Amino acid sequence: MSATPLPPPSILSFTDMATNLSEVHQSHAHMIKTGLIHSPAAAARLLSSAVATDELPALAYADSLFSRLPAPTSFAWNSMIRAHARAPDPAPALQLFYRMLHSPTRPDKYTFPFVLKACAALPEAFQIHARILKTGFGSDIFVLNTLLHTYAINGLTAEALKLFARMPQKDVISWNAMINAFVTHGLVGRARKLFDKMSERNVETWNFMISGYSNLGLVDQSRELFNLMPVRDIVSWNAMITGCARTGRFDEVISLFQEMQYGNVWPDECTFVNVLSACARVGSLGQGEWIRAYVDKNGIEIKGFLATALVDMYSKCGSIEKALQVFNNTSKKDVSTWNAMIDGLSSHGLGEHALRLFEEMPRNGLVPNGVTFVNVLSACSHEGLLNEGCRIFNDMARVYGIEPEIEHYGCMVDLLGRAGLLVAAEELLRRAPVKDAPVLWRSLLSACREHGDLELAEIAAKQLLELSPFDSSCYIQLSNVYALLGRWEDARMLREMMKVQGVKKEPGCSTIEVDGAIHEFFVGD
DNA sequence: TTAGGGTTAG
Repeated sequence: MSATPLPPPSILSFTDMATNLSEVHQSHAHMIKTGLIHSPAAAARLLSSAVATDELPALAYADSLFSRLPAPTSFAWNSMIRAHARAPDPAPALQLFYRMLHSPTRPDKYTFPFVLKACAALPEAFQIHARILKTGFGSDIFVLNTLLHTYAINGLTAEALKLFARMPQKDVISWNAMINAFVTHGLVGRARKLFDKMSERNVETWNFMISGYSNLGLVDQSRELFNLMPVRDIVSWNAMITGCARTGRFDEVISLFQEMQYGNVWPDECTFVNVLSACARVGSLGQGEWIRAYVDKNGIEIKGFLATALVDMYSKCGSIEKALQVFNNTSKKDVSTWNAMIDGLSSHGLGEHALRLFEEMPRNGLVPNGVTFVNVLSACSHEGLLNEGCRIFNDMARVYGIEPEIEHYGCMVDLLGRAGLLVAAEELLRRAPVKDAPVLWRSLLSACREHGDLELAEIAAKQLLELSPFDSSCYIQLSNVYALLGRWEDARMLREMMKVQGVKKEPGCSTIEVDGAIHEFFVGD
């Protein structure tokens, strides 16, 4: 190689500042023209700018640049390993690492965290662990923390604990990784013991504990820590809000959301999605519209999860027109957004429209999934679209490669049952992948009653009672069948059995928004 | 150049 020309600072700083591949290409062209490309340092900077763009084509480009480096420095190797570790397919990162081991360049302390990130499976992580010890990085806190994290997320709590105990020095990140290891496997009590022992905690420490409790539905415990923590960030609020949303504490979701407005934490997409989902569940159109206004005012793009949550909120709060408006005005929609819209139309009695939307999916580059078919089949069932429903059900596996699951069979039993095709419904039920699913028998039973086939109704009701002996509705259903058959003695006996078993009827419950306040009411109120 | 947290639709 010729003597390296003195790099003009302007082009190198332009290279460093490149934010997209086309700017990197410009630098490359300039370097070729000036001969700068022959400087290994300049080429390495080009390479690192390319991978920093995080664009997939940039990765291929960086690969080709890298292959032409005569003697890559450890920095160049590290950049390539990191870039591949972050890509959808991280396997080449490991191959690069093993090539590096056979090259004249030694791995350094930066190499291992990148390599560990690329370990999809545990055997690989164990090999890297051995290599870390062999190459003398077994006491680097960055390397060990990454290793700890790798074990933690792969469920190797015992390995993680062993490593944690042996670490020559630990920082708050090490403790957090250990807490995370326990929490992700539901061992929140053990996590709490560590948490209580910590002399220094940061906001992530608290967040790990809060989401750990929330994920187990222990929202009171999350709330206790949430109230105690000195500083809350957006993740803390979201973990708390998500926990409440998942356990049905919707009014608490909304008050948390209002509370966070007073702090200096700005809601993000995750917050909106969870609050909108709570609005949908309680039918709080007012609060939902408030979020919509907030999103519009702040120029937040409506796409993906947010679009789906808005469509769902408007549908469930009764405003199908606004749901359609969001749907039609959103350019970036994914299959979930379509599913939410199809479901909304179907539950508003617009099954034909729902079906048309389903048929438009392929033309819009979307592949229906299992949920899509639940929604579409249930639309057919509500509208009594027998032929369409049967055709779509048969196409699921044949055309779309999706094996029908219990939910799909449920829709079909419903569809056939409503059409009075009780024998076909029972036949289908017996072909379902999950035997003895109460939902299916319940569907069949109500169809039998509707069409007066009391003989089959008795079979279904008895089956149901056998499957869920503690469900009050099963006793009532069977006793109703006996009443219809005039078998009063059998009906009375069933009510008696219910008493003996201690089965009680739960009152139905719903909520409604009146003047911005959420009210709960029960059947019979 | 290096490690860690939260989300939708049936």
